[in-house]
Amino acid sequence: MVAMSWHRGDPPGGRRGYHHGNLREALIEAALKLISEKGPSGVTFAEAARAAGVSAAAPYRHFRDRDALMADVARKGFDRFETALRTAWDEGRPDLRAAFERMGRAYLAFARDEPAYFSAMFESGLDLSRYPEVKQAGDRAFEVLRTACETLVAMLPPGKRPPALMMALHIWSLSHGIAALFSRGDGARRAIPMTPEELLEAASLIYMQGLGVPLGQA
Amino acid sequence: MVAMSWHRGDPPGGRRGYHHGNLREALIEAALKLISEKGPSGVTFAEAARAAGVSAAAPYRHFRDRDALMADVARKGFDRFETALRTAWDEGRPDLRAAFERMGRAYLAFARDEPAYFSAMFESGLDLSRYPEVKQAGDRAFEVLRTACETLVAMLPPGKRPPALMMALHIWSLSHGIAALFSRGDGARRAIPMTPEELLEAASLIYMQGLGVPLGQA
DNA sequence: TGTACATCAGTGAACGCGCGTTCACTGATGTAC
DNA sequence: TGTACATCAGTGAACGCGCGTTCACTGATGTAC
Repeated sequence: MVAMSWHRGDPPGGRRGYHHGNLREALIEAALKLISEKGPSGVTFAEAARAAGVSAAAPYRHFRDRDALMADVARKGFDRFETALRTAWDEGRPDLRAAFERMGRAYLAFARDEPAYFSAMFESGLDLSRYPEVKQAGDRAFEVLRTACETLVAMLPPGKRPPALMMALHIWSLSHGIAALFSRGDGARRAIPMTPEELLEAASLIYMQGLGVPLGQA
Repeated sequence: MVAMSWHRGDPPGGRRGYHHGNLREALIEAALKLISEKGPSGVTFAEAARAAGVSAAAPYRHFRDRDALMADVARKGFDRFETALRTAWDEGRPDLRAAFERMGRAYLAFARDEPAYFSAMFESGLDLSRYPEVKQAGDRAFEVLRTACETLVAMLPPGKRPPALMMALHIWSLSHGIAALFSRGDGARRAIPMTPEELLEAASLIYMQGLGVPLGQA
């Protein structure tokens, strides 16, 4: 959790002055909180400003409009998502099987632990073509998965190599489907008689088996 | 497409009278159109009423509030979805492989051709626990997939039978992930160098292969 | 060290707007007799 | 066949509310000299 700046009447070590000091970050935090409470459509400029303890006009110094704020939240979410995936992958150490499993768990953990970011990234209805920096941040996160698949494919005998891009898209779709349907931390989650992690791990093993990937020895 | 009732100044064969005659359906149609244009959060009671050519107070005769309208749209969407899946499955005729492939295509086709319903069903942020009839309609659609998996599993030798529920959840997640990321008919779709149908079919074949399901002869 | 000044973040008042919601009402329809 | 009546769907006016947005402003900060 990012440290929030102080507010009016909430002065840990000094009163809130005329300038907020960190309003941009505070607005993003406020947006995340509002997404958690009311969904992406519950985010308004006015309420974000109120939550940050500033006047309704203040946000205009930092964001063009509400969508620009949401886009920044989504971009930041993708950055964190990329970091989470990259850390989990850890360049395939100690072996690819363990690394892939960690990455899958990281995907689900993100959807569960950061439902607000997840929602902003995938369900806020942002037009990606209008916010290329969001799309690029998403692409960078996907690149982690793609690189992992390329590493795995390169270890297979030349005649048995599936296309790494396809493989990455399959794993992404599967992870995303499970995350969206069963792992999100809000009221739209559906109940199943197993954990999302178990569901994803079983599917991954079956999928790898189908590809002829010898994960046990990779 | 459901036939809409006539509007003010739009009288094919008779003037719009004091009573609308089919306002409930017209409001649902209006909601779908608004979802297509502005996303689920763009649906307001007032604008739906305007689109249907009635006063702002009229919708209250048919729906408790905006969420009740959205819930009815989602419920109707799940009903149509169930029908589409059931028709595609066709009780496994002429063979399971063809039936499964048709069902997968039907899933993607629904997301592509009915993005408004899809959005209402999966992305409107409805609290399923508050609208049990929506959840039940969704469960009925899932049952089609589950029954299909049970049929398939029953044809395997007793020692090689995976749990049908797990299998159904895997296929659902995969289909849903592909549909949500790549097949939806709006601005949030991501571009890939193949069709969603090809992506899903390849993944399904690999998955079935991994399960040891002899789909070629099923 | 002090002063003048430029810059900039946030203020607060104002405005128009559309939404949600209520209300007594009224026009249309169906039915009992 | 007609009439009286009950029912109900839709009206239109009204209200409060919160949001988006603009504006001249003002307090704080940093810097040139």
